[in-house]
Amino acid sequence: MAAPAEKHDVFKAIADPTRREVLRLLSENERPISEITSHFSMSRTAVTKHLQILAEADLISGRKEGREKIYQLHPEPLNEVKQWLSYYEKFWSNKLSMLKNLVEED
Amino acid sequence: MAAPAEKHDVFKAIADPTRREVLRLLSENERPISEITSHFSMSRTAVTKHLQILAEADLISGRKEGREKIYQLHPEPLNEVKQWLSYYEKFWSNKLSMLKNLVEED
DNA sequence: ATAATATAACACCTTTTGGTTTTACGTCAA
DNA sequence: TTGACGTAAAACCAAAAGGTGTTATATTAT
Repeated sequence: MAAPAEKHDVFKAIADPTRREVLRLLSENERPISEITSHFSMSRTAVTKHLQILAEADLISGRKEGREKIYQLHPEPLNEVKQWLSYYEKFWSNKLSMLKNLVEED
Repeated sequence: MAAPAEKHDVFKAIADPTRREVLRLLSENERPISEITSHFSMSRTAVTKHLQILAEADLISGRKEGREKIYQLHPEPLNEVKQWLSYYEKFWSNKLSMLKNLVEED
């Protein structure tokens, strides 16, 4: 039970450059919406929508502190992308993946 | 010069589940459009559009062979995603990234 | 109490996405 | 050469994405 409601998957969430930049900002520090908005040339309303999409993918969460809402990063869902990617590593030449294949095969 | 025309970035390309499934199919074998289409419950035209988006991100390419167009995987652009992800690995606990941090810090 | 601040909630608009159907064009086989 | 096959191209459509501005609500400072 308790369906996780994950309306937006992480792949869609990171598809947008603005949202990737938000993640980078929050990787430095948790920040209130107004401060996040100040880094972009779009309205606070637009930024809020991006924040909601990121939150629905569980990549960030916000807590209310006084009149501010402070968002922080939760990078764990990126693990899904990492795992998806790992499948393809064996298809492009790369020192690390070649090493891995050497170990895994045989 | 010779601007690479990369109209669709790889993040957008992999955001769609259908396109990720196409990549998986092509990782097994190069395939003509009709065969790719047979794996989905949508029109060939729709699949072709997904193929174009993947091709614009340089993730696949198609060659014409007789009356068929055969697509094959080129996973190299996924490296951009891998590199982007690697920045965030230090933020979630993971045995490998913990080891890496141990080596890098101090 | 009042005014400024920070966010939330709406209503609205435009562009892109993801899909359809229809028509046309090469290619191959009979 | 006639027809079937595989694709390409175009017109069209609904819904989602990405943005705007306005209004409302809660909180803090004066």
